[in-house]
Amino acid sequence: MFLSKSFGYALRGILYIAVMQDEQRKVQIDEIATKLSVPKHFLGKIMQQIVKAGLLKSTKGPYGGFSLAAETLNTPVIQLVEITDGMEQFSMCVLNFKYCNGLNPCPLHYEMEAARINYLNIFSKKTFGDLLNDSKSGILKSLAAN
Amino acid sequence: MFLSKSFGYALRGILYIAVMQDEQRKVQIDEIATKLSVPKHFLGKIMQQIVKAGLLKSTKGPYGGFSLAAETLNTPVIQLVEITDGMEQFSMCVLNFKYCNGLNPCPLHYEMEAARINYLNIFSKKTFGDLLNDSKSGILKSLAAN
DNA sequence: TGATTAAAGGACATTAGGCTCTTATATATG
DNA sequence: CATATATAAGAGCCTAATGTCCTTTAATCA
Repeated sequence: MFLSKSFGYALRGILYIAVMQDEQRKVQIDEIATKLSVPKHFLGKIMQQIVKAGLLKSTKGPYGGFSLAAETLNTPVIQLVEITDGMEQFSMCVLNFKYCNGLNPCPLHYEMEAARINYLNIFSKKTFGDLLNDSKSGILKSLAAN
Repeated sequence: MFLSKSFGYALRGILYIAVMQDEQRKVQIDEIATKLSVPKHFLGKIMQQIVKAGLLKSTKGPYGGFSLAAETLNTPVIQLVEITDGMEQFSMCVLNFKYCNGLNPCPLHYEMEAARINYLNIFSKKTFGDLLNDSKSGILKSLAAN
């Protein structure tokens, strides 16, 4: 696959928080992990990264937990790919050539470039908010399903 | 990355053989590994798989080595993807849902499906022969470059 | 202030892919 | 047949991703 498990867990986590949070309520890692059947401690680490990157806020102590940052719903999903997987994959050559580009292309260079741009576009245009709206009704069932 | 290192090594190896072999001459693993700067023993394992799958022929002993099977140049590259990486990646959900499909889609299902088909098409249409022709002149330099 | 709660962080276990090395085993040729 | 050559096959190592555990830090409330 071309995205890590971390990415999948993180996206599901973020969308779950988006659905469940309200003014008073923050969402705890325990709840997310249980509801989404995701390894709790591992998810915790990933959430930390995302907090550092600014897409989530977190507070400790009673009634603490995670919530979305103000702009997160308007943020393209590519930012999460960047956090969990990095952007290298979108420029790396399939054949593992260090120097593969338009001037010095590998035998699959142009084909792959097209496919990569295609993928990149998906993640650059879709925001977290879009994903929520697209699957309004069944979102919770969808996130939990596995 | 989208594809394993094994795939990259294997494709480069196959194309190298295509260029270097002739009626009498088979190409040895040692030569391929040296010229392409690829780990020799690891490449050996991958070549084995490819022989089993029928895209290459191998003979042991003096003047032995690898050569292309009769139909290999007319074979789409997807067959190599299948051998080295498997086809699962084309049906697996990005979010790691076991059951993600048109009826029960994850929030990225339709977008990813379109991109995957696009990607699949690249490898299903291009044959090894096409790749050779596309990069006629600089093919050897191209394969070695890394 | 002390007890409780939840995230942060360090340290370690597990697994899979990538890679190396050694020992068979098959073949051609003298 | 014996020997040299070259692939086949299998055991084992290394590293990075994944996953677990335990301690520390911070926030809240009694």
